Amino acid sequence: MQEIKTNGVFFRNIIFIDNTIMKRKVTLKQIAKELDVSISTVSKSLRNSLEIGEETRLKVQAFAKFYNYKPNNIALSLKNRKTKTIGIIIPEIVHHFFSTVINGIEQVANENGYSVIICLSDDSFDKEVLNLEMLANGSIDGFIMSLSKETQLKGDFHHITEVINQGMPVVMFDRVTNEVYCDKVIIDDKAAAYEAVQSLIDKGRRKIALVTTVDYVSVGKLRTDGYTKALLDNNIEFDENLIIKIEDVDNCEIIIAKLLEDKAIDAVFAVNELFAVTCIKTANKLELNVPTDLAVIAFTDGIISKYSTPTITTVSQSGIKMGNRAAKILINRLEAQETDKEDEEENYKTEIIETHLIERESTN
Amino acid sequence: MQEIKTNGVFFRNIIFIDNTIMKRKVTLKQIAKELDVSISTVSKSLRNSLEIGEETRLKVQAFAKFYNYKPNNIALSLKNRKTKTIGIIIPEIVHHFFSTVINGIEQVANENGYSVIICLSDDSFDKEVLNLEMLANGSIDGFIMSLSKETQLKGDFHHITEVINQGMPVVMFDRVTNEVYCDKVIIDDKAAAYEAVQSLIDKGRRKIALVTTVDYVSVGKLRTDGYTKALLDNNIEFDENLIIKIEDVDNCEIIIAKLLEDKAIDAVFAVNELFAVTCIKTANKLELNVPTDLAVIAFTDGIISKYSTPTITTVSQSGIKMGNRAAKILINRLEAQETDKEDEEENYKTEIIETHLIERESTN
DNA sequence: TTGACTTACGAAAACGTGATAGTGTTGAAA
DNA sequence: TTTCAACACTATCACGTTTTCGTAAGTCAA
Repeated sequence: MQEIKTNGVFFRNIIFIDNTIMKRKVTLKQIAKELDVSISTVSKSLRNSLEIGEETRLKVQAFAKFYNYKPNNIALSLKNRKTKTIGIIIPEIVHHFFSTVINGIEQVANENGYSVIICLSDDSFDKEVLNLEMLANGSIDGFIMSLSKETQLKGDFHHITEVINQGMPVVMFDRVTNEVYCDKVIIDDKAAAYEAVQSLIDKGRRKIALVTTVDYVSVGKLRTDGYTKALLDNNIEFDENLIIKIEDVDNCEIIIAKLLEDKAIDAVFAVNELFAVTCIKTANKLELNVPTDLAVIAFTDGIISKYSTPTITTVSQSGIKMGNRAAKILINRLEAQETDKEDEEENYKTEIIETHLIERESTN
Repeated sequence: MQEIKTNGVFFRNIIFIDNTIMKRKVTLKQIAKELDVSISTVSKSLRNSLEIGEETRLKVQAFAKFYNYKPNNIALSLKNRKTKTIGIIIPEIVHHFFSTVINGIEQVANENGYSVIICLSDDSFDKEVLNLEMLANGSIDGFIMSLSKETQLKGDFHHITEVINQGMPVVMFDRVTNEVYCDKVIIDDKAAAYEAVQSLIDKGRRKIALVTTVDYVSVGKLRTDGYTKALLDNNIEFDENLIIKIEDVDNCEIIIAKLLEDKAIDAVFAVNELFAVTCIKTANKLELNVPTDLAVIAFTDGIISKYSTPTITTVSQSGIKMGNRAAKILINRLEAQETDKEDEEENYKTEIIETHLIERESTN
């Protein structure tokens, strides 16, 4: 402990270690004690209150600046009963689409003075519940989330309705459910799939396969619906055998090879990039040329499509925009809560983000 | 407002809206008031204290369970002066490597009851400082971070040393600096680059180009060193013109095309996947076969390498492991702080994560 | 001189929790 | 009858803020 003199004020409480000044976090109370004034005076001085005389005010401010005083967020959160933090729960983060959504959320959150706290469900129901409960106990002001596969399979959403009933706003995106009343941000999966398949048909393709996920993933189902409708609207016979549902990405190659060999198809609509790129690789092995012999369109525009050979035509699904919108909706609701008090007029909305086809080399 | 009876206790304060029970968050105080006991009694009952008689204890527990009481995290954080939250600051999230690191951190954090709060610096110095300051004010117990490009260029690390001096542990990973004393987790970039280049030489390649980033990114420099050393150790003349430094990923194609056309090289060592895949695409356009005419190795094993055509040989840089280690180191330090009190023996360590070469189609 | 008003500050409450230190009642040992 | 412990609670404080209310001293007009 030593004393150093600055601006005519004596500061104790500075610790020197290895010749570097080590300033411990300082609180209002410590400043008050050091300057021999009350805590209120310090607080008011720092907020430039007119109640405090100029001399005292400047003295306090100088001291606070020297010690680099910053109000403690936790104390503020407790007092204000809001944390200025948004909770995000997503199935996984090592996934281009979800990363972009986070990016989009973070942008808007930051602009509005919010932080984001991220939890991963690993597509597990239990982890989703756990994370939700953990964050719901005061850590955050509201949720932005996308359902885990297991939750969608189970159809159990009580954990979500519970936090909503406690008055915590929730915005769901992409993987949503009709069984929960809250704001949602999605793309029109069915229409987007329709458009993609229609574009294949327009290019003269007739035998179009669908490579999709298992049914319980909400978006998978909708995309299948769009595919089916496009075929029917164009009087193309719908062949159940041209739809293959893949559960495990890692060994889908065999199933896809079988499809390409047996069915003499001339186009593939894949519900994600990985399926699409696997189709292309498999086609190459079978000496089928993409796009000449086989046209390929993928859902979700990520880096794989952009850097694959050939590059892949995709349905853009702007994660950034989704994130932006979701964050905006949530923050609006949070600010509304503040002013309107009890007048929570709910009227939840479901916002649909535009998609469009990005034509690349895998279709001609 | 209505009353419902459960287990012989009357509960007021339940709001019915649309036939769904809406239970507002309940606090110890509210429970105490409702059951006409003191707050202490409620608190102790819920923690199964022997001080409280069985009848009261069970009554309180039943009530708390019905209302789904959970202690408020913020209040606990304030009281315990620790948040059980780790702050992560990274340059960007839409980047496979960083996503995997987050994943790794999250795993370990979760196992130990910690949450993670993520901020993105967007490779901007100012945003990095802002995020750091925001989180340092009590929101988190410690940092895990990777430096932004701008920070590395500027060489200004005062914001980091400042939080460290305030007693907050910081663990840096991947993009680190010698100028800050703290724990670090890195890979041996130089050795890994050396190994990669050596493997090219072993395969008979002699004219090996290096496609790298600008120098101020720490890892870029180290990888260049490894490249140079491998050449020298094998008595291969070092040609400055075979090193190209790319600042902007988006229009690197022209520069790379120039390299391939002019220099008659037979191998490329690229410091990231994007550069590597661009080399391959450019080579294809110039009717050079990969790997026959041109062998390609990339640093950082991500999805592009795995799904590119041909697939790309890479230096694995396990983000998961890095995240795991970083989190473990940080948590250990946090727990140590708790027990040892003032005996902070610092002795910071720099941990090096193993890398190895993943051989794929782009080399033969 | 007195009442009103200003100036410049301090005390205390509140946010929700948990720990420490009481407090009053009962029953039993001395 | 006194003393003392056990029991079953309650009061209070602390964490760090902000804010409301209170108040003493000084100024000014009537």
